[in-house]
Amino acid sequence: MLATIKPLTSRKQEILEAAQALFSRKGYTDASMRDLAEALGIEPASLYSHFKSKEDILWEIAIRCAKAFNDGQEPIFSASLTPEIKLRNMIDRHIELMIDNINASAIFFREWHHLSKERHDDYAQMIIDYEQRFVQVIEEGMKAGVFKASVRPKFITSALLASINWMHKWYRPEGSMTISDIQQHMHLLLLDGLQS
Amino acid sequence: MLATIKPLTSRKQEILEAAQALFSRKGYTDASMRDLAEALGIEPASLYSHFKSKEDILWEIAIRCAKAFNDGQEPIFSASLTPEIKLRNMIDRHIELMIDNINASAIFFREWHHLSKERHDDYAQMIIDYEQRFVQVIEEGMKAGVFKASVRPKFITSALLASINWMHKWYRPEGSMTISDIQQHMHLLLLDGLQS
DNA sequence: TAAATTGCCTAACAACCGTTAGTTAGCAAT
DNA sequence: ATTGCTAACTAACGGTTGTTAGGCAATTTA
Repeated sequence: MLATIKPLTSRKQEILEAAQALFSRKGYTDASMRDLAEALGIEPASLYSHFKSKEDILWEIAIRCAKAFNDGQEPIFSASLTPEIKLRNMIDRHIELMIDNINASAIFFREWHHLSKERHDDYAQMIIDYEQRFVQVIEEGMKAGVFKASVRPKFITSALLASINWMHKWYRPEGSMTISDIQQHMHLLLLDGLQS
Repeated sequence: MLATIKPLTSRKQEILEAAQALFSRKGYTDASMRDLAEALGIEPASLYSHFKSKEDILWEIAIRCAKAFNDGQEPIFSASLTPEIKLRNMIDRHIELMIDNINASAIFFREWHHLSKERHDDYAQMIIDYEQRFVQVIEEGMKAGVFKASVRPKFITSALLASINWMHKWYRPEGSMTISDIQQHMHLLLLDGLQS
């Protein structure tokens, strides 16, 4: 062990990144192990030196992505902020994470029903927890009177996250909207309201 | 031809409905022709007495759904109404159509990339046209000053429809929200804004 | 230096896929 | 009575799928 830190299983990382791009583009089922191997320039069977199964690849992508979103959300949720600012920051962070991991996010939101029952259940719980923190902040805001009293926080959370998550369909890094543009527009639509 | 009107190819309709439920639940690729046949209590090969291919079934579902959405939108778009009311009505109609065809809608929004190139292009154009009418109404509203001047109509349309279309993931007819509840909440979030 | 591990390879298997060929029973119209 | 159509059937085809067995060269570890 010398000057350079060993890039822990960097090949594994390469496979995960290729798989993210492929699963995101074609969908989990339609992306075959042969497709993935070809994208990496190796034989299909070689993938099994790094992963036990195709589903394990999906699981690794999913769990990393779930962790990134949870870790990103946690400090904001735990901070001492008004519900209004907190929600705003949580939305901003969610958008940032979407953009940073646009391929993984597409999988994160569309492909997890391919996981085995047990993993599926674990995963669903993580998503419920993640969304529940939005629900909680909205409830706080309602009590504090900064959000309208007539809303159903769960409904709002679903609709709000659906808007943001749909980004994976149209966002392109080379497109005309910067992160900040997107964040501002989401605030405008989802918090301030479209009407002037 | 007697008292009863011949139920024009009613078997075909049965297959389409079973296919809608199946494709919606498992996704197009993961739902096999054998699955579909089993759901109908017939042999896989028998499906080919009614449809030339699996893709033809998807196409028929997709095109019917596209037609329903376009036909539903047209009279509202063409009516003499203020942009604000028009947008409100278009949202309401979209929600109604989602609920009336919740399975088909799921396919409508998720599965059309499985169509052949030519059909895919036709279909994409219909969706672009459908969305464009939202864009146009929002532009009118901006000019009239009833919507905020700083928005990008295309962005708003995407985010707005994403919110509504996500319904296919959580809506249950036996659930606690009526159509009217859903419509009101969408207005609140998307038009009036969450903040009080 | 010897041993073990890693990362790839070739070859193949069983399962499943959409689809076709060919047939048949039942029914309606000529 | 014959014809033709509809909607189903049985059987099977060629292709693709995820995966495994077994081997081999290079690298790392003891």
